[in-house]
Amino acid sequence: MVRVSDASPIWIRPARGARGPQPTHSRDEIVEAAIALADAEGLAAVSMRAVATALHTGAGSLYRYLSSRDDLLDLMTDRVAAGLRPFPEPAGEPVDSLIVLAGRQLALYRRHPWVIDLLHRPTGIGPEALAWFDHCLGALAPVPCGSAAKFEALAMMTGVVTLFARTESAAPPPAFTGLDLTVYPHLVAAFADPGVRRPDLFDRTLRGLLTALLYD
Amino acid sequence: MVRVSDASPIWIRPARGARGPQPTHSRDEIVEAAIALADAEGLAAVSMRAVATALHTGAGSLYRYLSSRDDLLDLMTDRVAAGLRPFPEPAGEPVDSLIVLAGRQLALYRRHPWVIDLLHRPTGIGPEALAWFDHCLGALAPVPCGSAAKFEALAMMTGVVTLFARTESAAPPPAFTGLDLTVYPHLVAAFADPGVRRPDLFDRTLRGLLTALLYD
DNA sequence: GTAAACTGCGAACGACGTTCGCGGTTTCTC
DNA sequence: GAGAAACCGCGAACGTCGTTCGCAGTTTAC
Repeated sequence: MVRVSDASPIWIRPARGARGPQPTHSRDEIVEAAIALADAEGLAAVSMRAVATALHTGAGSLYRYLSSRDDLLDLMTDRVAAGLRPFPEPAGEPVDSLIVLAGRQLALYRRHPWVIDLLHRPTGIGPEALAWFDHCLGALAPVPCGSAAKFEALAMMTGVVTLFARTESAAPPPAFTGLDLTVYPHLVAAFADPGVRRPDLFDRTLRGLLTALLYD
Repeated sequence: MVRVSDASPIWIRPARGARGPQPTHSRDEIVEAAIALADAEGLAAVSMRAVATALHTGAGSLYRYLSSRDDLLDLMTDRVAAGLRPFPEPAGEPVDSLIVLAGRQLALYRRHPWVIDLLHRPTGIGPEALAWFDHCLGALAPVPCGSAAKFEALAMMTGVVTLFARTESAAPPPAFTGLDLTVYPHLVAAFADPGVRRPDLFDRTLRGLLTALLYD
């Protein structure tokens, strides 16, 4: 019995061998079904059995195409990253270009909120994610700082984007009923004077961050 | 059969009723064992059965003290947040104070890396986390902006700290063996010229971020 | 003294990821 | 063309997980 083994990353592993009957399904079909499930009911609903049921087959059959559920999650992440295309062309100042790119990333996370929970895994940097990263590096070409600083800036940028996306998609925390709030004087004072919320938080945050990391 | 129900958050739920024999264990004891397990073997090792075994009992017995595993994770998070005490007293510029506070938070995440994976949950803002947040708000008292901006700045600060902590604790990604790297021209060019890495990345990132959010 | 509310315990349930062996199908090699 | 090798779908099964439940025993309230 030969199944899809995990000797090498899923990206460069052949989908099937040369002999045997033509497969009923395909990796793309499985990944598409899994993404539809995640979009509709969240990441927890993406179980091997659920994906298999959506494809009218059994859970064990999926292991003809994938070596593990982690592989499936990796493929989902990269497939969704393909939705970043077409890449916006850099125009104007590099920081402005990056803010546009970050906005596109944020829009993607809004469309597929479950991706946020897959980004912090060490695995799963696929070809599409690499292409996006490469494009962002291209937008940073005019900046005269070293490559290490650019890597750090892009990593921080992606992190901030996920922070914004998470804040948006997260449910509001439950009320503090039952807690003795007098122990938190600054907190109650702040709630008494909410102040006005600046609208362009995303832009200002990224501009401050990127300027500090690239030009200081 | 009356167990610990989930009608209200775990923080204000009484640990036990008035009648019945004296319990063998306690919430604190369970949380402590769970934290020790997470420190030693990671969050995945914190199963109800494993915690129960460490306490020489059965998994089902834990539900006399907790209503779910999520409750246990909430308690672990807040218990670890108590390690932020004693709070550093604000001194000098508010931004400088915040950077000191952020550094303390980073040190905590270094001691308990698994906490990072628990922070993005909507539940689990316990009294210790609230006290820390209140103290940070106090350090921001001299800043003349509105409370909403301060909330946003603190949320971003915590987010950036988790980004740094995650980057440190994450294993390096597997090599890109087998991928056609010529498709990523900027990436290979950047790897050819790594440049020099600035040492004070944490400070500069936070300073740029906080200044943009609080004073612009 | 009796009833109510609690205790620990262990078996059990359903869901999960994954493995395995089976019979059948396709392709390669001679 | 014959046979071996590799692959296919399928369904049962394994071990682990969080959680529920009933039972027997213990403590408290009235």
